[in-house]
Amino acid sequence: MSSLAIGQLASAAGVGIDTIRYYERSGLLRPATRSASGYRKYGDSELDRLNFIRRAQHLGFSLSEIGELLNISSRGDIAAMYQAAKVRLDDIDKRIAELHRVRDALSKLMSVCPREGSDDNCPILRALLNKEASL
Amino acid sequence: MSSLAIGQLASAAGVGIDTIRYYERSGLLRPATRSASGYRKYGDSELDRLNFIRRAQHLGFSLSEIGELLNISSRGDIAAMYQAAKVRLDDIDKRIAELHRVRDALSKLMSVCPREGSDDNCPILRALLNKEASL
DNA sequence: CTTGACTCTGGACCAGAGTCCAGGCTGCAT
DNA sequence: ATGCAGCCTGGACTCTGGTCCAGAGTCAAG
Repeated sequence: MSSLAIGQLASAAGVGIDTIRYYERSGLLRPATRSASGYRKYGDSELDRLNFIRRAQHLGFSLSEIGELLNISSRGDIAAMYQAAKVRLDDIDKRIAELHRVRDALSKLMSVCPREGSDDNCPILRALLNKEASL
Repeated sequence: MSSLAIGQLASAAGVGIDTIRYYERSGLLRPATRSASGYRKYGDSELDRLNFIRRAQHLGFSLSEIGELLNISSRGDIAAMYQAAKVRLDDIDKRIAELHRVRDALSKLMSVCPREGSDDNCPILRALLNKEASL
């Protein structure tokens, strides 16, 4: 049963010390047990929890969503887990669609840009200046 | 030659009054001319400028990039305009690719989730808990 | 002339996810 | 026993794009 100081936990999890304290403050990690002198002491379960948090962040969950996820996980509530994933997925799809919309608009403007000449010939500029532009 | 008060300009441009003052503070709009009593007075060029800003925002440019864009535009520098658009486009492409990566990972996990049963059967949970997970 | 809508200023505040700091203790090695 | 690395706390600060506020002055209609 390893006992880790905050700095050891931090480097094991690949996060900063301040990040761990921040997670504790914001309720993602339960208050650590303390040594006689007040130092935080951690075990492997906190490392697991930090890894959970890191992985969930990579999947695009916000910290408050991750708080929910951790509750769901501790209840073993698979239906709720699936539902949370679905909400996240739908949001990702929306963001992708929006980025595609923007990407296409920009790319269309660029494809007809002569890249030299007077500003009247630059469709990008025209689109930004012109009320009739199809943005 | 219409002369607009800040509230009129704001509603004409579809932004808030505070937004206009904020843009002035941050250098996107030049300090407005003032009436005898100190009220800001605007003409059509400021409306154009605000519209430019709004459209550029829709294309995903940040306000500081838009500041650059406005300079470029006033120089009529088409090559620079194209280059700025390209930088933006590349960034959008990166973000889309990253979102796709996340989307696919999440969607794959969901597709094999039984949506009921014990937590051992939930691939989403397993991926978050498991060191060997392919995230 | 009064009322209500508008505008002025400087500054505080919001979310999100941390990051950094000062001033003071602790723990370990030499 | 001394020095240095590590830890403690509370609070301030970062970035972006605004939003809101109080207290005071202004403008136009009735």
